Amino acid sequence: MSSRKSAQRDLTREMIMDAARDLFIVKGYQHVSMRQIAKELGYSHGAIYYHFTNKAELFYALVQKHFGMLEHKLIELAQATLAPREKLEAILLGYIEFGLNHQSHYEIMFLIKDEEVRDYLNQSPIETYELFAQTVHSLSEKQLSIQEIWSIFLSLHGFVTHYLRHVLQYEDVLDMAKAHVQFLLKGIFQS
Amino acid sequence: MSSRKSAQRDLTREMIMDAARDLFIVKGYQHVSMRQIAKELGYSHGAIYYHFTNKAELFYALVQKHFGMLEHKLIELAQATLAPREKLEAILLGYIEFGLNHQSHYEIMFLIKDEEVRDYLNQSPIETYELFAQTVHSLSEKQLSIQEIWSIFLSLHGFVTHYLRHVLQYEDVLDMAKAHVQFLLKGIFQS
DNA sequence: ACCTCATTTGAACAGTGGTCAAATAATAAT
DNA sequence: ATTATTATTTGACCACTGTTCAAATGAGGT
Repeated sequence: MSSRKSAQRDLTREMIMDAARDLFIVKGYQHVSMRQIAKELGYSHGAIYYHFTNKAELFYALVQKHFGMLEHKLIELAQATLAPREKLEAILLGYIEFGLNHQSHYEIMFLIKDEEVRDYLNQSPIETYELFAQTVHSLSEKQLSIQEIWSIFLSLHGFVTHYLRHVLQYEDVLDMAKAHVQFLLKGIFQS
Repeated sequence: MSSRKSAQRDLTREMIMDAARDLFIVKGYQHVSMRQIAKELGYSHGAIYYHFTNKAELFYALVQKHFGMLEHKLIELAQATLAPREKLEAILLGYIEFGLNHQSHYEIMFLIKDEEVRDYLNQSPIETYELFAQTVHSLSEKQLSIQEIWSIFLSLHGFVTHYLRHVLQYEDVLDMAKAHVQFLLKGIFQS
C-alpha cells in the first residue's frame, strides 16, 4: 500500500536523534514512544529499530553527545581570563547551568536508574568527572583534596537533581545557585 | 467461574500497600504492574482500583508513610544526649543512612519525576524538610543561615542520589559519607 | 426469603516496546 | 536493458501496560 521513501530522504541515525531529542526534551524519556518518534519523521516505528537496537540505545546516543557538550563547556570556562576564584565560581555555576538547561539529558546522564538504559552507559560519566575534578583541583591552587572535590561535585549534583525534579529553569534559581556555590567555596579561599 | 473472597480476607488498603511495597522495593515503580500486585494478593487487578484510584495514588500512600519514618528518625537523633556538633554530625549522617538504607523509599520521596505521581505529592516533603531545617538551625547555635541549611540539605541529597543510582549500601560508603558531612560542616564550628 | 449494596471480577480499550517476514527500491552485475 | 543483490522500510503481530466498567457475587439486615 505505502511505498518506501526516496533515497535522499533515507532515514539516518542523525534524523532519528534530532526528532527524538526534541520529543525527549519536551516529554521526558518515559513518555516518548518509538511510534511517536517515527510519526514525527513520517516513518513507521519498525524503521527506527533498523538504526537503533532499542529505545535505550537511541537515548544513549543522545547522552554521549551531551557529555561532550558538558566537557566542552568546562574547557571553555577553564580557559577564560579570570582570577582562579572567579573561574572556579564560574565552573561550579556552569555545571548547574548545564544541568538545568539540559534537564532531560542530565536526567539520562546521571539519574536514570533503569537497567535497560544503564547497560548502555559506559565510561562517559567517569571521563567527564575526571575533567571536572582536574580543573577544579588546579584552580583551587591545590587547596582542595580529592575528597573535597568529590563532595563539591555531589553537592552540585544535589542542587541540579532537586530543581530538575521540580522542573524549574536555571534562570528561576540563579540566586539560589550562586548562594550554593558560595557555600561550597566558603573556607577554601578564606573569603 | 471464580467467586469473590470470603469476608475476613476482604482486600484492604493495608494489604495492597504491603504487597506493593515489597514489589516496588525489589523492582522499582516503573517495573511493577497493577496486575503483578493483584496476583501477589490473589485478587484480580480490577479490585485494586476499588481501593486506590490509580497506581500513582497507591504509590503516594506509601510515600507518606516513609516521610513519617524519616521524621521519626530525625526527632530521635535530635533527642540524643550529645554535644551540638556531634548531634549535627549524627543528623546529617543519619539523613544519608536513611536514604541509602531505604533506597526505593527515598526514590519515591525525592526522585520520581513522573507527573502522575507528582500530582499526588503534597505537603509531606515540605513538612519533613521544615523539621530538618529547624533541627539543624537550633543545633548550629544560630550560626547557620536558612540559605546555608538549604545548601547542606541539597548537598546531602546529592550524596544519597548519586550512590543510590549505583545501588550501593550505606555501609559501602560510610567513610565517604563521614567525609562529606565533615566537608559540609567545615567552618561552621571553626574546626 | 428477599433485598441491598459494598466488593470483586474479567472483558475490553488504547496504548507500549520489540520482532520479523515480506515488500520495496536503489545499486551492482550481466 | 535486464537481472540479481542488498539495504531499507513496512505493518501485522506478540505480550505487555494502566484504566474503565457492566456484570456477578455474597455478606448482613429486614
